[in-house]
Amino acid sequence: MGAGLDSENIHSIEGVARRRMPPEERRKQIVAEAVRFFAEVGLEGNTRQLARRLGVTQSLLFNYFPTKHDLLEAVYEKVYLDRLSPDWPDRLTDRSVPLRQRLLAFYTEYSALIFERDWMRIFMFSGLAGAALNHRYLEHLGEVILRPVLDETEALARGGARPSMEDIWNLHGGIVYIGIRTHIYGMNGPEDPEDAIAKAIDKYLLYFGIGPGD
Amino acid sequence: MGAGLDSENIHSIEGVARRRMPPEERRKQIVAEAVRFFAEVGLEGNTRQLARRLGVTQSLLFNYFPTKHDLLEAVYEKVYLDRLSPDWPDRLTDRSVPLRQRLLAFYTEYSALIFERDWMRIFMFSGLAGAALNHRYLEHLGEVILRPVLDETEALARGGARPSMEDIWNLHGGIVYIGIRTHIYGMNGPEDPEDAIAKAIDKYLLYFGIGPGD
DNA sequence: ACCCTTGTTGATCGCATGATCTTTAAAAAG
DNA sequence: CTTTTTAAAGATCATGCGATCAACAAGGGT
Repeated sequence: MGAGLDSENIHSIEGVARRRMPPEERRKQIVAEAVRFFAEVGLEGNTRQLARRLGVTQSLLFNYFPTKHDLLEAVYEKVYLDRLSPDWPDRLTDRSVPLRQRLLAFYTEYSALIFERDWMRIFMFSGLAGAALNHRYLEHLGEVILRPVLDETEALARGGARPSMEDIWNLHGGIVYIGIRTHIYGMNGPEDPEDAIAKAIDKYLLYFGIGPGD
Repeated sequence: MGAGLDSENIHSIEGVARRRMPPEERRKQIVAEAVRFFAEVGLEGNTRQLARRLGVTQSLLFNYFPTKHDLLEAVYEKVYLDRLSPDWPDRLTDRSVPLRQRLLAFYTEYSALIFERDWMRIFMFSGLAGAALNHRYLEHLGEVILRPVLDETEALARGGARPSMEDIWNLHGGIVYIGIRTHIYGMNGPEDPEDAIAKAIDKYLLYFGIGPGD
């Protein structure tokens, strides 16, 4: 409105992190804040608002990222990368440990990583937007985690029920849905998530006749 | 770009549904297309594109809805309303029928309603946007469906495990996740969804020692 | 055949947004 | 202290968006 004084051009409210940072550092700072920002308002959040949060002018963002799309790519990368620990496949297939214990360990660690507002929301936003990374992540998850879980279950399953990939997705979905409920739908989660996860795993194992020590 | 000829002002490509419809009919037509449109591109889809799909000028939309927000409200209403059949609570608590059969009937019907691209995506978009309706829907679902399921399970549960609300959410989440996987993440769903649902229910019942005929 | 109601158009406004470019000044180099 | 480099600011452009409003014309009533 007024006489050429857009609020985003006024400097940061707090006296934090003024000017002339080393490029690498500034770049990281921008991406970090962008993750939080886009997780909150969606991928269509505007660059001026993001800049204001950083205490920086909007044009500076384009100094580090040629387009908004490039910034979003950096956000995806930061969010998706290293979310799947490379040693999980090995630990999930280590048959010296009971399967129940392996699953418990995995989902406890994994849920600690993904039951996080920023991750959960950006994953959903990018999924809805049809981001390729999203699809790739799930394919990867299927191959590296869920498929091994299926194999391990098959090796131990007793009785008539034979596990299929769909059973693993059901186990996985039931657990992940806890995060969706709380961070996407904004509902109250379970009082004890660990306990909820343990029960989900026990239900799964019981159905295939696998005991706690198997 | 050229000389004042915005493409959305050109009339419909197909010769369908030209002009001067009865207001009620037109309104319904707009809402119906808006559901499809916003489900596809997100709630921030623009009115010009929507109008073009309808073969109508953009300004006409504002003749039926004062603001875009009002149009979105109408979309929510159309999508959310009557999604929860009022006779489900009764049928779920009809103890002359085995619980397994009741759950199977419910989730078969319910999944037919919600495993639908438009619904699934708009629900997710509005959830991320923090829409009040979304929250209300889930509260309602909890009270009217999940709570009764908990009660019915409690009445039949044998053995040590006592069901809690979290168990019902786990059952529900595992099933709903099928729809999320397919329609939000764009993955391949189960070959036989009914079978997947049945197995999820059986896992649930087995855990609480409830047989197929109980 | 004429009029009158009103559904629909076409043009336009004000504003927000992504992006560009010149200018300023902080910090390093000499 | 002076010069040089370049991170950052400030101004601005082009476009796209929601929204408004006067003008037009389809269709029913008489």
